[in-house]
Amino acid sequence: MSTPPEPAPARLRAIPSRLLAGSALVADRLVGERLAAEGAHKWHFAVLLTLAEAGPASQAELSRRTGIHRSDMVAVLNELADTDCVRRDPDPADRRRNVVTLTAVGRRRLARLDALIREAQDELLAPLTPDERDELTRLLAALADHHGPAHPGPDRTP
Amino acid sequence: MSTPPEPAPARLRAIPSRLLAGSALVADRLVGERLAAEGAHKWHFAVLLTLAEAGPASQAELSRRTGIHRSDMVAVLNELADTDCVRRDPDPADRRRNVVTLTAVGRRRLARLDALIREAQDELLAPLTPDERDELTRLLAALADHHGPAHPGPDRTP
DNA sequence: CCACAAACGTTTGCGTCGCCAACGATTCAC
DNA sequence: GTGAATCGTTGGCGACGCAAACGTTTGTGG
Repeated sequence: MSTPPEPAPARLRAIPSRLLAGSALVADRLVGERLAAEGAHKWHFAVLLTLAEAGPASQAELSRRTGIHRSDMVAVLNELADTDCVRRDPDPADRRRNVVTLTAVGRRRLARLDALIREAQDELLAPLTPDERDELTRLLAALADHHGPAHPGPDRTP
Repeated sequence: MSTPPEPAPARLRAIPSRLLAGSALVADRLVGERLAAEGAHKWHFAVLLTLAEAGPASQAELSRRTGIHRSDMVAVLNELADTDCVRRDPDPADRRRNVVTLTAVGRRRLARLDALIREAQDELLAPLTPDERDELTRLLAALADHHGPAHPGPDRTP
């Protein structure tokens, strides 16, 4: 027996940055597992939801709205386009851009992924009351707001 | 102008797992930058604090208490030992183990890193009132508690 | 009108992070 | 005493977020 597996020191367990990292890890796991069961990914959901809520957009716009990096967006859209969830047409008004449009298939897929995401959030927040869940969301949103988009624009300082 | 850079959709910004991921990223950045200025690392601080609070321990014990993986702990202790922050002696009572002990140098280093960590938490939580900070910490701790150690033991299911 | 700067999509590659698998050495349990 | 388990260590993997660069296309100032 020698030493009963002492838990982590109290100080360490009260450090917000550490709590955030740990919780984020758990959260991403819960979300990841569920979406993986549908062959999907965090990013797919974010893109689909953004398209559904804010309408068609260029890849760069999607990148800014979702916080997904330009270079990662390519693969995400490839997969979404390959499964007919999304159409990617050259923008006639600006031939640098692609206009990404949500399809009917994509809308159905979004519905399914949305259900999974809600499940995951529910399991994540299981130990909290509804009020506490709202409060946590509010506080986290305040942090995210204050510290600007975690993902600064691609060209913010020329 | 065409399109004023529309922000992220509301739904997306209200998803806890996403908020957690974003905040954790910001938090780790704030901590990382400060500690890097001292040539230190997240993990160094966690180990030093754990040693200071719970006394000498084997590497495996430190691993469990800090949540740092066994295999990563090696490098951390190498660096802490190379800078005389820590002594690593073979345990005479169990020659598999190393007994890791905090030195006076280590205690001084911990004091410095601790100050930096507090600064980082302060900047992270800047937009929150003291009460809100406590509440956030409490809620996150509840999550971390409920979902067990984010890092299950090395041999939990033989 | 024309050079020059900027934005776009894409590819390639990097650094960090958490983790697993395996190994030799040692200890524990039956 | 034999087999299981633990320890420290090495090497490597996959996910994530990001930077750099390139060719293409658009805009902007002289």
